[in-house]
Amino acid sequence: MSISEAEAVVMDVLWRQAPRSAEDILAELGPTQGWQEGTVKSLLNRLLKKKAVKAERDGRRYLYAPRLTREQYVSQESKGLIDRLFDGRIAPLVAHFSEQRKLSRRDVADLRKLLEELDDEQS
Amino acid sequence: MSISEAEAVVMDVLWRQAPRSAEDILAELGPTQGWQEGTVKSLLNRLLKKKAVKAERDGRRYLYAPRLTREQYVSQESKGLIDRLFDGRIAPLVAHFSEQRKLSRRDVADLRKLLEELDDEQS
DNA sequence: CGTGTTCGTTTACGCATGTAATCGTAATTG
DNA sequence: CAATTACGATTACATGCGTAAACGAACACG
Repeated sequence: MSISEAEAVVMDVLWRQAPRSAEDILAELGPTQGWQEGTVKSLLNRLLKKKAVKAERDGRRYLYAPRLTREQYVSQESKGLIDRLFDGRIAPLVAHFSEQRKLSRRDVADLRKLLEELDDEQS
Repeated sequence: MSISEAEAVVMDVLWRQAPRSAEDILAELGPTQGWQEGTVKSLLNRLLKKKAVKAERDGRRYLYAPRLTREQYVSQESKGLIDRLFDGRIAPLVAHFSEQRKLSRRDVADLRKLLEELDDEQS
């Protein structure tokens, strides 16, 4: 089962720091997302059902922690997009942004460095 | 309004060739997607409502054509992902794939060429 | 010890989506 | 012309999602 957008927001909080209580999570998401307590509770339960987080009892309440890693999530999502739109290859994605003039100077520099490093590993 | 996954499949058919009749579209998607006539009609209607396609009368039926270009769609989708997961920058995405050993030799070669071409434009 | 507070659990509800079936109407065909 | 066919339009219906409210049990407090 895949993780919805709202659920991913909760995961983000847990990826930054875990384990955390529901109250704690709400303290962070209430202001930024304008979510009520019930909303956060629901999302946590759905994430539990999807086994994306685990809950460990801590007295009268639970502490939640990710079970799905951010790496796994990011991989799924980006592979999904690249498969759907770019035939599973990365270069066309970058080319797309390049054509749209959406490659910043910094992006280009970073990509250069990345490729150099690949060279180094190679040898 | 955004385009759903099933709707995108219909768009793909229209991006390959347009304008086309519903029957024609069904002929292509029925086998590959296992969709019935009604399904395709519904998707076309939702796409019309979202103004992603236009319909031009052709006698007793319609011929459908994209209004949203593939470029626009691809841009939206990939910008969305990159903003959500990579802070809006492309290099980290590529780095991610690199770390996961998901850069094929071909990808690397293509990226090299791309960067060289950027050099050329520059000068 | 009863009652309010604090948690998690259950239920709710409207909208989007995937996947059609049905309806109405125009065209075709016997 | 009557019956059937071929289209699009309308309606349906289960599931997931965003967003909560209501419920119930365990504590804390007076």
